Amino acid sequence: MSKRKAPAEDNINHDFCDFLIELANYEKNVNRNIHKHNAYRKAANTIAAYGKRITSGEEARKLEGVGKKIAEKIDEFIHTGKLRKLENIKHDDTAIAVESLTRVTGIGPAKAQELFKLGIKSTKDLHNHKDKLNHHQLIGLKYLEDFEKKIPRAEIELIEDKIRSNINALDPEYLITICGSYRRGKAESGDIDVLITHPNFTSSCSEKGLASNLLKKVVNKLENVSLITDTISLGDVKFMGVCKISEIARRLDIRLTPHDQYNCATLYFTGSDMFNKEMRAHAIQEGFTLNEYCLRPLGSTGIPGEPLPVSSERDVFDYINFPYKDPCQRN
DNA sequence: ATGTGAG
DNA sequence: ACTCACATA
Repeated sequence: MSKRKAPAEDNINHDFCDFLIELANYEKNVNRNIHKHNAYRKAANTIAAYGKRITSGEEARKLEGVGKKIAEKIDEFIHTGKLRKLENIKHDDTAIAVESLTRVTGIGPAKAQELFKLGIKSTKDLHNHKDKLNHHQLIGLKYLEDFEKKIPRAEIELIEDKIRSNINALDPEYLITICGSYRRGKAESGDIDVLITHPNFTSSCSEKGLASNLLKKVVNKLENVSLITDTISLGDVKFMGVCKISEIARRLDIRLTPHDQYNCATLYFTGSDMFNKEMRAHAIQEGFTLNEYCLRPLGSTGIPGEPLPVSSERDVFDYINFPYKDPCQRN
């Protein structure tokens, strides 16, 4: 924790980076130009890492990834406090349509473009063109408003009880953890992210390509008790779908992870994202590599060794000499 | 196989 | 950044 580069919060050129990121997203989502997208992001990153306040386009121009065009934009922003290009985008037909259509889960920038070309410009229009949507997108449209509502903690507690009792009735050897912001103690969450494992399912099983029906059995059970109302997708290890206990439908994800990788998985899926980044960076400092599956030592060559045995989240903190934080402290 | 999308 | 599930080719 000694030396570290400036995190976003104390980035002195914050405002420049913000508009560059906005332009980057516009290029990716509306113009579908990944190269321009990457160019804007690269510029934003080098500017964020630059220690001093930028006072002219000319000064910015010296930085890697900043060319003539971006330098001009920096000058315009310095002089007028805004960008005409960005203002225009706010009134741009395509941009508005893409923003509306991508509210539907399963519709990304590519599908939004396709729909726009057919004259479908908003989620409202979609109701007349359901034949253009796949199963995932139809569910997204059906529950559009519901999925944008936050889930109160008390409701997730009820859902957790129902999941636990039903899975337990199926087989008491399952382990169950609801991760995400709920586990971090938040008062409300965007969705419900459930991790399960079972002693019969280990990493050697999945390495050998041995499928397991452990997840499908769980999903089946939760459908039978009418907790799960829809399935978006269901594979051997990942379920994405919908559950309902109140009047409001909720996004529910369930993933089955190998028993020996369970603690690394709960650590990873509990987040927050910033906490994960910090922890993985610390792991590297200490000569380890950490991901959602395992913790491995890095040899002098930098090649990861065999996964270390992990029997709790705390083990991971201890190995990499990182002060333990309980889930509520990981925000 | 490749692209899309989600997380 | 990386992986899973899916829908196409």
